[in-house]
Amino acid sequence: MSLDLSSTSNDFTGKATAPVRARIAPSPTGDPHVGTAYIGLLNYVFAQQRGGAFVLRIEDTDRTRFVSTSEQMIFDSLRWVGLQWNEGPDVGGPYGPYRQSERTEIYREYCQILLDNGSAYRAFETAEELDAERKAQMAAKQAPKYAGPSRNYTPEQAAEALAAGKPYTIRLKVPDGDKGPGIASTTFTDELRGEITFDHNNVDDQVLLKSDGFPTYHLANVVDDHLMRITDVIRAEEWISSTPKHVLLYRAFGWELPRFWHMPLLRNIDKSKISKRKNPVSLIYYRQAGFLPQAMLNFLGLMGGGMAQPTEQEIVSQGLDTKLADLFSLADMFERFDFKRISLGGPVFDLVKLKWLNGEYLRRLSADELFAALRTTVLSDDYLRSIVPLVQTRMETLGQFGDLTGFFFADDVMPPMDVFLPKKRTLEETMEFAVNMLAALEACDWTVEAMDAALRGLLEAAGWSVKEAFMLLRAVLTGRTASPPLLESLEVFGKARSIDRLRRFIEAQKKIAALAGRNK
RNA sequence: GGCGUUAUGGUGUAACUGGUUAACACGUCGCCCUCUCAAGGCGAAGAGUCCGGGUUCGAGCCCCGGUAACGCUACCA
Repeated sequence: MSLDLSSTSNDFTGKATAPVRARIAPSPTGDPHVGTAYIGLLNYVFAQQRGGAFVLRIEDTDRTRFVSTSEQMIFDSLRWVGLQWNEGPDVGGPYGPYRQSERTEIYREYCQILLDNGSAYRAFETAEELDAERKAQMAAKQAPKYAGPSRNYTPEQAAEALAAGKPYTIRLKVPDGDKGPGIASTTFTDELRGEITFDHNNVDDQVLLKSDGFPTYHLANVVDDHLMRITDVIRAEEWISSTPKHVLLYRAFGWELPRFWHMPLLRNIDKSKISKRKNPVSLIYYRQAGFLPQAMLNFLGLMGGGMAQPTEQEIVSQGLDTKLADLFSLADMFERFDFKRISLGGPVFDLVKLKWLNGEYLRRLSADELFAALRTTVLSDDYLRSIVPLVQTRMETLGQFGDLTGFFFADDVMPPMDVFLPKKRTLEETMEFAVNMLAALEACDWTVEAMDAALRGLLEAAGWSVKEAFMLLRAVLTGRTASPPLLESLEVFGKARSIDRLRRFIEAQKKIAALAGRNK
């Protein structure tokens, strides 16, 4: 792949006049995340409002977390909520490839520039050495920070280590924090917060190129954003702390900075960053559980504000229904969403309001449309067809189909204690096992074989019988002691919803236990 | 621990460049409708704007100092 390196410093005509280009850059490490949809929506709206382009880039540089089925799920889920990208791996575009694993040559070449101009250096410390150093620093109550000898190697020393074939990473050489104004700190502008400054003493020498030859997020992201002419980086707040590293990189390359917009982080009910431990975060889940994409989109649009509410005057003078202020479409967002109005407190992703919204949209459907929606989701031919073989030998009349398969169509089942609690187990033991089961299944491929292996491994380690373990899981999934084959049912019901059901069971039991504790 | 960000009812948001009893939606509760449950209609409770100072005739909005929550602190993104 050939690069025109000569044009890198002044081909960027300036952000004031450059056409707006925004992007979403998910990593294919698992199920598509609501946070990705949220940031994606914001980028999409931003670009659309300014007549710009919206780019989808796949950041698959972490080979250890890579999940092969993830990328397609991301495409499908993002399209499902209604996002459309102008450029991306699946639709092409003038600045491709849009998959970072296909751009490794590019990163290596740009890394060489950094090496040549002294902005980066080769670091020969092993992962074990770094680990030990970090632990020592933590034990000594110091901020863990890279301080390996490689940073100060003479050219001869570096050449020697290189010649000896020692594996290395390439690190960013952050200017020394004590060397006076101008290089002691980095200041950048966050479009929503104003200027933010980081002292270089608090900015670590970030690894740019890993020893496996793949770039880290920081390098790949900056190089790609520049090469893809991204003008506005709209991303989650968690990236604020690493923005100085990115700014340093832009400067080292002599590139113009994009604008940075850091969006508030979606939160669990307890205000922590939204996570699958405490909330369904997979878009697959919401689709399978029967949320409408326009409701999801509307709900995400509500997070963090941005949509101007009608003023009291408008409500009175135009006789507006105030409830309608919360209901809006993508087109409405293009028209009225104002990025400067975004409120910076992390919004709680509240399922209750999402459900209300979804209900509003459901009620606005005609009976035919509702029927059609049902037939493409919870009552689709595919779904029904996959359920049928599980109950064929168990039916005497077709009318019994509903009795045998009800749990497949229920939003929630909650087994009473006499159903889920094994006779020889205490409640504590049982709940501990359930928690372990949840973890095992979360980490498991969703096939009968994989689940069987995971479950059997778990129950052996815990000293549970196959019968006890499967009966507990059956109770949680179906609410009963008799059911179609368990693992096959799990497979058909889907990972996202099965996991959610298990999680809800555990949460509910915790609440009950807490309540009982309080009444004692 | 260090650094950074944020802070309005239980939740999401309003409140023009400081100006009367802090508004809307969700949720909760009550009433009406009704064979039930929803939906729908009507109504109520719920914050004095994280805390403490300051400026001002007047502060949720400005200033100073705290506190708390969250994020980052990886050869993950």
